Amino acid sequence: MATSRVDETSREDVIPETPQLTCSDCGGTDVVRDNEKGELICATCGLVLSDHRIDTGPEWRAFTSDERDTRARTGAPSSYALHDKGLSTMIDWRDRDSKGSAFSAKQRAQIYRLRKWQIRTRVHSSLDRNLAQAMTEIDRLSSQLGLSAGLKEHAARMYRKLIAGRLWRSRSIDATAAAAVYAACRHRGSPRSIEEIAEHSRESKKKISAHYRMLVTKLKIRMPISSPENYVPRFISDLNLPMEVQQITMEILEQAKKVRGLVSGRDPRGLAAAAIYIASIMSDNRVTQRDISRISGVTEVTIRNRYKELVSKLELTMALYP
DNA sequence: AAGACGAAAGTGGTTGA
DNA sequence: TCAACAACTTTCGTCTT
Repeated sequence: MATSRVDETSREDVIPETPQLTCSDCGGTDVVRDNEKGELICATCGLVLSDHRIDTGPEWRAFTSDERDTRARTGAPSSYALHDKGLSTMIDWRDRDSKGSAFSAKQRAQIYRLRKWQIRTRVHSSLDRNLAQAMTEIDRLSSQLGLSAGLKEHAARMYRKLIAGRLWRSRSIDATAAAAVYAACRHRGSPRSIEEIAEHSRESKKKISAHYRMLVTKLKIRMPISSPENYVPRFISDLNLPMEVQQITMEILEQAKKVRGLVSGRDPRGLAAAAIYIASIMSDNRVTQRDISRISGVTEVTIRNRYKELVSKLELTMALYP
């Protein structure tokens, strides 16, 4: 058998290099990736270049070539997002042995029994059937929402924890999967609202939020309260506003947090939207309330109410920013 | 004519008796 | 379980740019 010698340098190709990217807005070449949120961000002006990135790299890191050699392996990575973590064995359906010759009748019968039991134990236990369906759903939601592999794994792990503890009988799999995705996003501070998730789910917003509340209590997770700041970069980018606006928006929100009753109990998206509206006027990059409303998913009326509140309570002057 | 404004009525979720 | 309640939405007429 002829073997071709593998050139040492070709190993470098195992880990693909990120192609050089330039910012479409300011032309800067310093583009950083936020794998957690699946976003590509220009370090110069802060423009989000792409928020639906797929992380194509391996899930481990290697710093030296030795390390890379020892960590290299074949097969797909083990993943919580597959119902069997991608680790179970398959018995081939062909009645042939490893050399390709046919089985005897006795062997065939034996293999048939093995196959039958393998299938029964692997996917056909009710728990695994449940997981298999849930993982497909989590996978589907994650890709439609453009979530990173890390977030998807996080959601998958939460789902497993629920099922493993038998804390979760006779509940909608789709709603629980959606709840796990929402919980993962919130836990990692990556901004997705329940509405956005419900849009891609078969279940209603109401059902998903009910399942989410159960999930949080059952798993005893402490959720960081979602803050308006988390939504700002995405909204700013969707509205094609410059970095300047984001800075002013953040300053406004910073101030707002100091005033009692201005932030708590309010829809964080409405607050983010209102602050962006004010900042857009102050920096002379005016956008309409309707546009912000469309991007943020809150109504113009709410944006108006929040922005009136912010202006009066913070004693902001709507004059152009110095 | 588009955008901003605000009143009024309706909706769904939370809270506390 | 039910009523009270706050936040938010929908709708619509009016004012401003």
